Order: sequence, then structure tokens, then C-alpha cells
Amino acid sequence: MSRMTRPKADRPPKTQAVRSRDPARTRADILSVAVQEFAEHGFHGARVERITKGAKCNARMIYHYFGGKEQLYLAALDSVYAAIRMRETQLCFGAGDPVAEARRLVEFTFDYFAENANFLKMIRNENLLNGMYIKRSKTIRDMSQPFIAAIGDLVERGYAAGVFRCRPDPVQVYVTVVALSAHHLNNAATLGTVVGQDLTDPAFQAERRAHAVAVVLAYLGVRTEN
Amino acid sequence: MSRMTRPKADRPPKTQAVRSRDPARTRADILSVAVQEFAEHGFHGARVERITKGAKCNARMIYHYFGGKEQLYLAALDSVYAAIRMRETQLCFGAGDPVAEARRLVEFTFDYFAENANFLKMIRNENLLNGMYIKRSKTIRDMSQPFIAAIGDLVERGYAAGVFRCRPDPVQVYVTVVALSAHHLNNAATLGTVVGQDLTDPAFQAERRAHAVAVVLAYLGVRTEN
DNA sequence: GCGCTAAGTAAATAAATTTTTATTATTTTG
DNA sequence: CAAAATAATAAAAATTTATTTACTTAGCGC
Repeated sequence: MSRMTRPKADRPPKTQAVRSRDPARTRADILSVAVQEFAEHGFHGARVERITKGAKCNARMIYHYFGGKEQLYLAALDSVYAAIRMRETQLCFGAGDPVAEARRLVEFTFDYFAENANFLKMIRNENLLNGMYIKRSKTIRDMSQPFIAAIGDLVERGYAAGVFRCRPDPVQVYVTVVALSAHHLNNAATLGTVVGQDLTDPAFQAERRAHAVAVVLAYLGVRTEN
Repeated sequence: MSRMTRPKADRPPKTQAVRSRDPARTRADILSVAVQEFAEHGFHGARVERITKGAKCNARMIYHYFGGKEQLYLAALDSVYAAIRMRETQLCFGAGDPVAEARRLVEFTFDYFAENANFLKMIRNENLLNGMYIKRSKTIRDMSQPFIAAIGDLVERGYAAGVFRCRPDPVQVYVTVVALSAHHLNNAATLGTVVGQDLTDPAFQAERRAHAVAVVLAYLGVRTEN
């Protein structure tokens, strides 16, 4: 009864932790949690309530900063693509031993997918939606062009040097590299059940990495007697 | 004339096409449409209303025959797995030229995925759900074991005969065959945007098929001078 | 300090989707 | 052929989920 700090007459004296005001941080928090949520559950499975819980903020903030669930999804998709684009520009292919470069190409792709699980998960969902949103994003469209061009160069150089024994379509090679690096992650649950192994196990992944490199090099006709 | 279909007095004389009673057909219709719906939109994106529309029946029927949306999803998943299991048992590997058999293995997998789009789509969604439901299905778990065992045999025979130059882990080979056959379909939307080609185009698919075979044979060390 | 703007909160609303209830009609069977 | 069983329908109810409204308050520039 005799509370020293008398609570508001018409409001329960909730000990609410008032979030300090920090627009940039709030926005970033929401986006970060949203990537996680959309990656984990897909667009339709994602719940804005879970996002607010995770970002420790109010649902209103999502509408304040992003406009709605859909726009938030788009922002999340853009953000994971921006991240990989940054990484891709860092490694510069073009010079050096074609065989070493080819190996590096596979290993980079493989490792990036393994380390950035959310990227593949976002993409898996985006494909479930038939690329509904990716088509809107101009920035995404032409981001991997240099990557594919680099593969084209690589193939030509390796063939000219006589270390590769074929000159395949760079697009096919690109798709193959990505497929070998991504499929076991994208389908870890079902494949794991079917083959009776845990595909997320580091030992399997290490084996898979070496296998992927071996497959690509063998296809290019590189001699690997060992 | 005594049986002139006189409309009920206390009910509007709606010209409703009364569905003839056929439990088996109704159930089958629902299941078939459900496979389509779940494949297209995933579990969370699927709408029971669309399923009833497609199956030309009432929502109540879904609960009548299956128990609910979740159980219907499980039935749909089982049904697509049952279909591929049936096909797999038909082609019997084991004898014959190892190289021809290996080629047949890749081509079968590739063609099955291409022709049965719903299978891959159901699986993609199931992985998005982290294999939540596949784990419950005992029948699915051990269905591909013979397939993998066949690959193991194939590898051994080919190696013994000297036509293969390595003896890889059958599981890795299996994952690779599936990856090469499935990834471009699973990611047609995003990959297509990124490489600027329509991956659903028959010409691309034909090229991809040949590529997949070439990659696997090259990896196994088969000489294909041509 | 003062007031204004925008960040933040709580709670209501609106919309959608799944699930049940109540009822009718058809087929099967004793 | 009557009665029981069950397939089918319409519509309501329950539930979940996204979005808005109305309001509060912190923090910044003056």
C-alpha cells in the first residue's frame, strides 16, 4: 500500500525495460533477425511476431522501418546477396595457374555456402516462390556475371595451356560447381534420412569438399594421379 | 412423372451439382490436388481452400479423409516417395557393362526429376521444414538403400574391370548424381536470373543432361575421347 | 530548459485460414 | 425395403496473423 513511488493511478506499474532510442540499431536488429526468420521458415512460415520478439522491439517498428512483411523480406533477400557480392569481388580470378584457380573457385563456393547457411536457405525459399521477388531486384540480376565471365576465361586459358582437355560452356560449369557445393546442404534433412548419415557432420563435409574439387578437376580433364 | 425433381420448399433451389458419392475417387482427387498445391506453395503457403476448389469438394472432406492439413501433407509426401520407389525397383542394376550402367544411372535420375517436378518440389519444401515430417515416415527412410548399394556394386565392378580409375564412396557419388540432376531445377528461378538464361528451356536441359553424364563418367575415370 | 519530431509501446482491428458443427443425401446391408 | 452408416454440403466458429490506431516519451536543436 505505502509505495514510496506511487504508481500511475490508471496504469499497472510494469517494470518495462524501455528500449533506448537508436534508429540505426533497431533497424539493423530487425533486419538481422528477419534474415534468420525468413531463412528458417520461408516467407509464408515466417512470423512477424517472432521477429519482433527476436529483435526485442514492437511490431509497429517493422512497419515504421520497412513498410510491411513483404518489404522486409525483400530487404532481407537483398542483404544476403549484398554480403556474397562483397566477398566475390575480393577474390580476383584471372591470373595464375588454371588448375589452382579452378580449385580455388570450387573451394571458395563450397566454403561460402557452408559458412553462410542463411544465404542458401533464403535462396531455397525464393525459388519456392518462383523467384517472385528476386526479379524485382535489379542489383541482384547482374551480380554474378563477372563470376561466370571469370569461369569462361579460366576455361579458355586452361584449354590453351593444354592442362584442360575440354572447353565446356561456362554456365554449365558454374551450375555444376554450385550444385556440388550446395545440394547436400539444401537437402541435408531428406538426403541424410535416405542415406542414413548426418550430412551436417564436419567429417562428411570435409570429404564432400575434396570430392567436389576432384569431380570438377576430373571433368576439366586435369590429370590427378595420386 | 411423380419423381419430377421438385426443389425443397424451405431451401433456395440452387442448381448445385451434387457430387456423386465415390469415396475412393474423392480421396484420390484430394490427394492428387494436395500434392500439386504443397509442391507449388510449400506447407505454409498451401491453402486448404485451394485444394478443395481443385478437388471440387468441400473442406470438410479433407478432415473426413485425412484428419487435417498436416496429415494431408504427410500423405502427399508419402505418395510422391511411393511413386519414385516404384520406378526405382523397375530398373535393375547389377549386371552389364559398368560404363553403360553408370550412364543409365545418371540418365534415369536426371529424367525422373525432369519429368516429375512435384517430387523435387515436395522435397525442397520438406527440407525447408528441416525434414520435420520425413522423419516420421519409416517407409521412406530405407527406400533408397538398394539404390546406393547398387552404386557401390557398380563402382566395385567397374574398378575391378579396370574401366574406372577410382573407387569413391558410393554416398558421395549418389549425392553428386542427384545434385547434378536436381540443382538446376530446384533453383531455376534464381539461377536463371543470375545467368540470364531460362533454365527450363528444353535446349538447356538437353545440354545439361549430357553434361551431367560427362561429369560423372569423367570423375569415374572413364576415357571418353570424342 | 523548451518544444518538436520521430522512436517507441500497447492494444485494437481487420483479414485470412483452419477447423467444427449441424444438417442433408446417398449408398449399403440385414 | 427400412435402417444404419457414411459421404457430402453449407455455414459458423475458432484461431491465427498481419496491420493500424492512438498514444507516450526520449532525445535533439535551438
